[in-house]
Amino acid sequence: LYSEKGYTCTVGVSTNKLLSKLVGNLHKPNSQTTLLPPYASEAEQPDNVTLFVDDHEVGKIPGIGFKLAHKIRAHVLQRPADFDDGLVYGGTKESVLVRDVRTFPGISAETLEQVLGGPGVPHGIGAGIWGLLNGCDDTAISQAREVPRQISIEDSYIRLDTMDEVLKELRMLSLSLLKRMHADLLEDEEEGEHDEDDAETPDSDRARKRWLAYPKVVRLSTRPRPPQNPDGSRNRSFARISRSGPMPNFVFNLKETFDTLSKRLVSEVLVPLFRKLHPEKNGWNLSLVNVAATNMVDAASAKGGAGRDIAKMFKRQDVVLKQWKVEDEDQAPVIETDVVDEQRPKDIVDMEINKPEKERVGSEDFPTTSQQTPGEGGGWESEDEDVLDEDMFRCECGAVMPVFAIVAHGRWHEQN
DNA sequence: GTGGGGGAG
DNA sequence: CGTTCTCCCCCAC
Repeated sequence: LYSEKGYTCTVGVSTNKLLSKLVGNLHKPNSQTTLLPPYASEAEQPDNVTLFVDDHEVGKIPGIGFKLAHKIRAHVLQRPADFDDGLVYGGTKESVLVRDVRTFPGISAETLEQVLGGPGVPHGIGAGIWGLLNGCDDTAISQAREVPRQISIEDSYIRLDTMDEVLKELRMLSLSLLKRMHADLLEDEEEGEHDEDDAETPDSDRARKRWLAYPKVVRLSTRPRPPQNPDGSRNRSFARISRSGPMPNFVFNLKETFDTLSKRLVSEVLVPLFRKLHPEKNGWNLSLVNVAATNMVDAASAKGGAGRDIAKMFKRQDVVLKQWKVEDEDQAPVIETDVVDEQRPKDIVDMEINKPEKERVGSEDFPTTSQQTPGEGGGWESEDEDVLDEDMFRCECGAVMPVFAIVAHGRWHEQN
């Protein structure tokens, strides 16, 4: 990576995702660390997995976030939930280590299920957490998706309490969202991807762009500012509320300007959703507003797929749809680390040293297209001669339909 | 499908 | 180290 791209990287090597990630926190920013055997206890000898995991604060274990860590600490410190959520964010905690939890009297997958379980909590969370505390993790490592499940834009506010300002912000957010959709969901059409029998298609109609996926739903979320305490202090609340509705087809129109589209999205969809969210004409005070494009219908990887044939059935804007199956892959397995722990005993981990020529610390996130070209707009429009009714598509067979009927329509063709 | 909770980076 | 902006999965209904 460094010689070819100029990036340093840190790697953790172990027997599962949890352990690899934890051990990868060591020796940043340019080394590889391996958790050495023994992995299991033989006789009286403790295993390196336990030795290694035991020293971590519970909240540092991936999968144990703020809430779960809080419950676990409260259980181990028997009774009093420490004063860690007092003034500011995470606040001070009494540092409960994995060891303290793992060796706590009566602790088990079952007791953890009791302590952590409840309405809304994933079934079997006790067993899952117990596994993590013991260095066990059987979660799969899978390929990253080609398109995200959702795209959202949000902004936070010191104070947002007039409809005027809300409208202005909604327009901003919508504009950004539309640009993101174009940047991340629109792909350049490759010339080589056309078949010969596509020759009758005029060059001008060979779309330069095609959608990789269509979000079916648009969601508006807000975070109302928590009410004042009697003593004037402020409760930290991250609670969001949201309303969602169908994504209008016009947002996929490649010939309208972002400005036109975003204003339409605001007035026709977002404002109604906002009124649903906040029926009161006034009184709300929002600290955050989020607009999201979700429920992605994947149209990607049409190259070489069964969707190729269907693609040619649609004239307008070269919309290419994937076969009638919605992919449901797991999330990206990319292991990145954010915490630099103290050095571990040398007999537990083994380090290969790559001295960095230049010290380089920081995010190594893979940039998305939109991040590479922030705020870029224009040039995406495609010329298109025959326009049906605004939001409709027409199949070769003559049928006219909205965007999301295309998949079902294609299926019908396949069966007939 | 919708709305909310919890978590990661 | 805390905050902000995203994005993900799961659950109840």
